[in-house]
Amino acid sequence: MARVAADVRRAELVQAAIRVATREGLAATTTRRIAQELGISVGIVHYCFRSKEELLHEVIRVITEAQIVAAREAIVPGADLASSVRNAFLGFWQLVEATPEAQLLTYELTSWALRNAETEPLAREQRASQLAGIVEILAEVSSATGARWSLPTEQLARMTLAITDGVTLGWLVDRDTKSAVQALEAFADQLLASAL
Amino acid sequence: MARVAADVRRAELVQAAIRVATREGLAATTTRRIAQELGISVGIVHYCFRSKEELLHEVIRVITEAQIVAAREAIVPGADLASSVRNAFLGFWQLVEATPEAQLLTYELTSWALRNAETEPLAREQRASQLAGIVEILAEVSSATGARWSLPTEQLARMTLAITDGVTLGWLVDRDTKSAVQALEAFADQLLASAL
DNA sequence: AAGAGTCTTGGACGCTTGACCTGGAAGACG
DNA sequence: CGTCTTCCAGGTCAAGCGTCCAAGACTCTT
Repeated sequence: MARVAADVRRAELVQAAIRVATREGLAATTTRRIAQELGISVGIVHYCFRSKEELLHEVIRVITEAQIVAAREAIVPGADLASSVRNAFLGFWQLVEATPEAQLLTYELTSWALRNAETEPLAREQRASQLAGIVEILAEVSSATGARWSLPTEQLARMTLAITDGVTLGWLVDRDTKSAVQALEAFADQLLASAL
Repeated sequence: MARVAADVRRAELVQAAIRVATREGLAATTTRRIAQELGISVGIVHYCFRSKEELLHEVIRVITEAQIVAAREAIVPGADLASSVRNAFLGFWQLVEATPEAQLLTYELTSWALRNAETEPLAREQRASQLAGIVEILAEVSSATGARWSLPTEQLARMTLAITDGVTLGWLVDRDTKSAVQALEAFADQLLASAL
């Protein structure tokens, strides 16, 4: 196999782990399976990471960061309030529909992280940055359209995240796209009603 | 050990599995751990169930049924619309706060069920009965107070389930009770606004 | 009392898992 | 050119997993 610097290998292993976990589930994501995904030997996993757990920590960090970037890029300047909010929800929804297994993976990772005390902060951190991203979007929408929110953006962000998480989770189970979009639009309307 | 009829043992094993999975997570719920919980030998698990998977199927069914029963009992007759809706949300929230690990378990079970094709219908079925329970509650609230919903109850039920799931999931991570209740109340108000 | 049927035990099975280790190859550097 | 760090392959290890089985113990019927 090609000789690769350790920190590059680390990144490769993280991406391989994400691919495997997305495709086959977190439970099936073993060190051997990850190594096989890269066509390298299992030993490298423990050469680059102290443990499998450390690798999964890194997986959560990388996914969280990717989500923040995606959220920032979703902000489209120069539209009125209603369009901005609707576009934000629709843009989010396109991501969900395009990568359902990836969404499921984030729930699996969250569940896993919540189950032992030392990884719990990672889940907390991920949620915090999700909320921060939404707050930022809400602020940009507000400043771009000149409108103001009647509730604190932190609270609106929590509500928005609850909605997107809840709708996504439900859709992952019943795959009823029409109803999911309908629900998102209804929530978007209610969100708009809380703008002054 | 006490000699117990096979169908009684089945029920005991299901309850033991639920206790272990609630307390220690689905990944830690092994056949040995379940048997240990009852103080019996491992062989009994496969005397009563064809496989561990069949046991987990039963676990999902039992939990789903318990949730429906709990939802029906949450309906308190003889109150006005606003109180009914608020009480429903608050009643739900008390359950979440009292049994956080149990809520986490349902997410773990859903993730697990979604990951292979043959158990997927179980997740679907669970969601369907959750929705049916909420539809029923909405209908009873409506008939008890004489008010009507401006949207189809199926759609309102989906939105309600999305909200409760999303808020719960978020609270499991950050444990910010005040914000969670605040969000639920805001959603309850919006729900009330869609009543005629 | 004897037998049949039902439940239980404890261990064994084959397999997978995360972790680790040793020996050697590839490249950097003097 | 030789040395020395960095990276890789393959195998080994103990632990734990789901599953299965033979044999015993209990209970009920006859």
